[in-house]
Amino acid sequence: RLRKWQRRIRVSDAAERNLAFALSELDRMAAQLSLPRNLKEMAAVLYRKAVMEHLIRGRSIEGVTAACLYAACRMAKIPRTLDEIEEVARVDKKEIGRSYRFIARELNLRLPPTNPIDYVGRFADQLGLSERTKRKAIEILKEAIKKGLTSGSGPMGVAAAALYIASVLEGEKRTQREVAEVAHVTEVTVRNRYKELVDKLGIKLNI
Amino acid sequence: MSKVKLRIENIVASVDLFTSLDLEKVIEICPNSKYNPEEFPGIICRFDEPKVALLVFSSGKLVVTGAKSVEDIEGAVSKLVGMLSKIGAKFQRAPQIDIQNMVFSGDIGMEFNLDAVALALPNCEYEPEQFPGVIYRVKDPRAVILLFSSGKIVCSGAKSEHDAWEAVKKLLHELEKYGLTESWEF
DNA sequence: ATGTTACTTTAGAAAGC
DNA sequence: GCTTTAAAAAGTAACAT
Repeated sequence: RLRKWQRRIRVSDAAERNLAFALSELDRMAAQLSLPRNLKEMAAVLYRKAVMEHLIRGRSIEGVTAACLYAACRMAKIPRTLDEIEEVARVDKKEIGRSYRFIARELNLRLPPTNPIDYVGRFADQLGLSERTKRKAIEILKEAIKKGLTSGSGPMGVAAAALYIASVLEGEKRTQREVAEVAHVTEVTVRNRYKELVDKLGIKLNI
Repeated sequence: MSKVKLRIENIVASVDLFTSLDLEKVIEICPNSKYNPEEFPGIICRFDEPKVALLVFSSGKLVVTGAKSVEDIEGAVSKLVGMLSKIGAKFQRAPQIDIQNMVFSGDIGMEFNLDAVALALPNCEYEPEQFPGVIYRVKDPRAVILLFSSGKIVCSGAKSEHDAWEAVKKLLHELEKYGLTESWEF
């Protein structure tokens, strides 16, 4: 009847408005983070799946939207840290993390933890390091991961430490402070991780 | 072969004294207590012996935390009841004490590559960017175990030491099932 | 460059917003 | 959902020496 029609219209209206809002949020955040378009579309696909699976109930669109962007970055191997997502999101890190775990579980996204290697390219570019140094850092990281070192450590700190070591070994040294800054970790963390890598991998540095 | 150990770290219990309390009066007899109804509806009180923290509500219900044994909780409740009696509170029946949560720290005695653990173990969470341990949830008995690369663990949510052990054994059996360990001795 | 303190995670209850 | 309590694990952080 008429009432039913009006209700349907109202519901689809609200649903459309919410979807439009979510997509504009993804656009805004992706633009602020200078993320490629395919990445943004990947996040939009995730969001639509979340809507179809009724995962938005009791959760904010802002939170799910930020979580989808975070997940898409990890899937595309161009990870952003939760802090970076938080800077452009309208909800805090805690909420983004909760939404992320929820959609990851419900949509069966079995994303392995961020690989430190995925941060090498971006951090090295910001530090103006050569391809040779990037390769060296990746070589160090592969060895460390293979030996099961660094488990429990944050991937950004590990990536920063490997880049620091590689920059010294390849003769284009960056200071711990410079590396720490681009990796969004403290100098203390870079120092702790690099010392651990150096002695567990038996690397000799002449600083 | 390693020995798995568990140590009690904290016990949380809810208690019902079956008597309404006038918190304004209770405040005056509790030495180190804090009461700001604006931020929290209960009185926060600390005892040195036994060393626990109590949350006292006007309904006569309590929350006792920080205890290392059930005896500590019973002792703290008796102590509070004694203090309340001097202030004129009447008790018709014995307090009802329910253990709600027990937290244990422990050691499996072996190191783990958490990336391998997270890959093989179903239903576990591992986000080193946020927290250094693997979070493993056991359905029955209901408990959550945090597993670190050092082999140290934290088990919370269990209502008894027996349940905590059962939960830990389930995690160990899973680790064994997926070839992540060798053998143990309890 | 260290050292201290503090926050992240887990569970659970209480009464009220 | 939040607020308050306690306690451990290991990593990271903030601020002090």
